[in-house]
Amino acid sequence: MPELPEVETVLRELRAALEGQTLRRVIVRRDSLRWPIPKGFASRTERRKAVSLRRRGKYILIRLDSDDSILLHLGMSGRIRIMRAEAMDFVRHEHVVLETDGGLHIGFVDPRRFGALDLMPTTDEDMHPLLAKIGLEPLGPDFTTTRLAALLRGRKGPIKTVLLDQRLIAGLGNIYVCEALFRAGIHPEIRACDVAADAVVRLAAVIPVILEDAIAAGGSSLRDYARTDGKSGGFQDMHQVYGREHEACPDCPGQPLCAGIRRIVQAGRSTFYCPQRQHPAS
DNA sequence: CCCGCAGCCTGCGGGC
DNA sequence: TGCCCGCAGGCTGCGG
Repeated sequence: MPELPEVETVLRELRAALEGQTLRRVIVRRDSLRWPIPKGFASRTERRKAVSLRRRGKYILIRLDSDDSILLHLGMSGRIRIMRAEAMDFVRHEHVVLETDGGLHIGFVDPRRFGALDLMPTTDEDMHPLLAKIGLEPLGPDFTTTRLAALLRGRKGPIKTVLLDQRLIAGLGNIYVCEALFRAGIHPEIRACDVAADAVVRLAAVIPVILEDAIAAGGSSLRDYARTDGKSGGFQDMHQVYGREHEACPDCPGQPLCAGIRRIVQAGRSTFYCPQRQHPAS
């Protein structure tokens, strides 16, 4: 899905459109995504004002001036589409639409329907079952080498799959884990507990930098993800290994020993890496 | 507790 | 051209 940088990009655009606005109309066109959308979603949100918006991992929270907050997750293929409301056109798979007093149409489009939309009391946002167990924010002040090292300690699973575990770190997905391991020079199949101390230092440094760079580029558009105006993000052009099987590694150009970028499957997902730069012994 | 895997959905591109 | 297969950025729930 949209990973942290894509969700953050959507959050910022959504905030510009929605913060301080009253929802003059809410249309639920399909009442079930990954889970059912709560009964009365429209009536509980209509005529409410969106007070503030924030992100937690890959989730977006919209706080209303009632005691409710909207929880939004884009799943694999979800996107937000913002336009002037006058046109009143819907696209395929546009399941929910929020219309603001300012005259904007904010649609949630999700072909695969792995996304989620829920409503909960604002006072216990972080107790929501989907949020309660998620881990460290990689762009937060607590994301340090020490904390990362503590998370990896004792974990026997491959570093690739451990970094994807949202209960440990919130927001990384397949693309950014591959890219971070490449930049840190860590082999994806090394057990998390075996990653050398200096490699953990590099990893802790590189993760926030990649995420910030990706946010600055508006995220990575591969197939479904788009910004709220329908335009693509720009970070896919900066991917060094993701989706680049058989290409030369950008880090070892012309080196005869570099066999190019490899694709392997770990826990059912593709991993891309350079066997030369990401050597198990480093 | 930890791990791996199937399943949830639709759409797309490649191979035949 | 059409069909079938594999693949896709996530997450949960099950089994071992």
